[in-house]
Amino acid sequence: MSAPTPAPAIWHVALPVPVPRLFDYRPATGAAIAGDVGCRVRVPFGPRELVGVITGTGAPDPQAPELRSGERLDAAPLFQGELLESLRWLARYTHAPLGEVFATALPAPLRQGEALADTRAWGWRLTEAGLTALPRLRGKPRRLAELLAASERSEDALAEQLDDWRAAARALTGRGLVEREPLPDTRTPASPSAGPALNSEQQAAVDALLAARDGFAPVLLDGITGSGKTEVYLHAIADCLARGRQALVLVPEIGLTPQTLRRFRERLGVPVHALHSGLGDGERARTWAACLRGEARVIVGTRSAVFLPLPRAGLIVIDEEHDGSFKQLDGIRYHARDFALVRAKALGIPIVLGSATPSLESLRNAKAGRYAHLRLQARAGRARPPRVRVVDVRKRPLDAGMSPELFEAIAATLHDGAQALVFKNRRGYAPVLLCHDCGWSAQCTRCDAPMTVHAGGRRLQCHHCGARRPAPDACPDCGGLALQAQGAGTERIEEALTKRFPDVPVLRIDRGTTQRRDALEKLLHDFGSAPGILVGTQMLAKGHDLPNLTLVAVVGVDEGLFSADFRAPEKLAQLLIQVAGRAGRAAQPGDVLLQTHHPQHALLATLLGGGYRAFAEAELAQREAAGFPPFAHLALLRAEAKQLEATHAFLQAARAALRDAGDALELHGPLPAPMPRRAGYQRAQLLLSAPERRTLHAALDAALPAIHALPEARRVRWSLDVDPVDLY
DNA sequence: AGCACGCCGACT
DNA sequence: GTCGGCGTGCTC
Repeated sequence: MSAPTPAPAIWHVALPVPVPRLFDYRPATGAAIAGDVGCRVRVPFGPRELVGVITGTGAPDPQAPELRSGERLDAAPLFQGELLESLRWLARYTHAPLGEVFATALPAPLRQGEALADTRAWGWRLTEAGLTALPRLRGKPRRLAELLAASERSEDALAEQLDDWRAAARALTGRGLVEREPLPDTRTPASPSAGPALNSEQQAAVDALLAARDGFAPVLLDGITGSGKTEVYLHAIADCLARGRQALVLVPEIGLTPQTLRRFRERLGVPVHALHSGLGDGERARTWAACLRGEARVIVGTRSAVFLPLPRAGLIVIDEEHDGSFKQLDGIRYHARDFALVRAKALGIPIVLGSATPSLESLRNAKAGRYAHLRLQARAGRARPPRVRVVDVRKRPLDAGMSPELFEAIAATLHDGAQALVFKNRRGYAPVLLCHDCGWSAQCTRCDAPMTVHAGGRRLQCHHCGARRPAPDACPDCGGLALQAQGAGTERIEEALTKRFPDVPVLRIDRGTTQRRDALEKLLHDFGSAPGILVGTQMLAKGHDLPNLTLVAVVGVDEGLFSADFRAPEKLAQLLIQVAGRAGRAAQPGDVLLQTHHPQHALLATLLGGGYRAFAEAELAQREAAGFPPFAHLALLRAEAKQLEATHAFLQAARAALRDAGDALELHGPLPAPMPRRAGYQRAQLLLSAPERRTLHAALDAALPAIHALPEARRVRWSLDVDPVDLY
């Protein structure tokens, strides 16, 4: 005979601590009820206070000591239904503590226990006393009072009509002359404006999306640069809005430009919420709250927007789905694209993955029939694709890594009144400072990496830990004066081009010149469309229409051809296609020059002969033969410590625990990380590989409690990365 | 992760 | 004689 189940009296709480366990508390007031699940609580935890999330209720464990009590912060759950279940899934999948997953999903103010932000529209009106006092007022307060005397006004309207109105309003509020009050909800229906007519491929894609809108439907929208993927998104989103549903659009970090937002706003005719790292905490929290209340109808955001609550979800779009910035590299190492797929499935809605160069994972899923595969192969309203030419630079005299052919092509482009882009995926002046007498090179003292020469040769900088110091005048080893900057970064290329083409502007675009989000747009705007030369890194590979750009030259293709990383060929191919897509958007077709010492390389031959599709086929075959993703599933256990022995002892012990947990698992390591020393820490890693995803997760589930408990674990900083993108 | 407790070197 | 270094242990 079992005793009757006691009424739930306690909360199970997930806390943002790296302990894979829940903690129990009793409510300070009232009873613990099932409806509390998903609400935040403020609880004492050792000597401090934390904000956690209630994940369940239960009876107190008779074995446990007296429980401490916590205070519930929310009247209604922040996490419920689909989002709550999806986050539980993410915690299991990443093998991370649930409390840390919840914390990652919340904007900072909510994480710290602040109340859910107010999202009502507010207005101001003049009081009786204000009307009486109006003639005696002067300056800004007078102007504000006059505006309000005419009619009550919304804060948005005031912001347009009077600078600094808040200061005046505060002063008048203190004297009881004006009052703030919520405005009635005046949500207007969407008033979309028509875009360009769709071509038949676009129309077919839109039709397919609309036909699938009533359930989970993953769609790979595989469309070449300039084929008009965004138009397809916009039509699908407009349909979603017309049905009263919310649409979420995820874009890569550098894809969220003011132009993109403007285009969405104008075309959809509703407010579009942006969510990106440049926003303040308050704004992020307001967007989160607006999503939770179903008020935000279209959200365009980067990676972290995948955590927004979507109670009325209708569609998710992942633009540039192959982009590496969707994977978070620290903390909870989630992949926003993959998590979005999980959410779309749970929500029962379509999800569009768009790219001109789809990831091999997504292509494989499309080929296996798991995703619908829609293709856009025509450049919307455009002429021909660019002409691509491989320039063999073997034995050619190079200036800052550039060949005579490249300079000739630039000269011809400028002569035609057009612009050229020189692309080099390495910033700074030169990658290495070398002593020609003794072979010494400048190394970072805290990392196993050479320091990059910056500021025209006057400064050294480590791109891995940020260390900076002046470049020496003489070799520290032999005292010789034969120090030479080896190789060429964007700075040095800019210098050489300025010297050769003194009559046109040369603009360098990289992380060094564009710290702020809007800096890129301003620089490009000022650059205009007159003849000139752009020099840049990755940042210039996409976005930002450059209508007068007709020549793209890629310098340093070779660095990507021979990398140890198994994803390097994929990344290089995507980069070349994306960069080439920048040329020839104007009336005249563009030219692309690829400089290489390996003109016969299979990757280049395949890519040029058959395009990205052919490359992807060949590369997938290689991955299958080598047992790499998507034909195997990986996880990487990383560890770092001041002493190398500590990292090895930990990884060795972890390896033993994993070996006991599953013999279908392949274990490689402990291996030194590709950069074995970084910022003074010795780094090593253990690679786990399994042919089936479930094998990998079963082994991790079995072994992780033991790994957490290892005495060696306390002497290192360690982390687990499921589906790592970079194997370091 | 924090934060406290706890045992060994250079300072008022 | 104390202030403080970071090893190690715990958090309902």
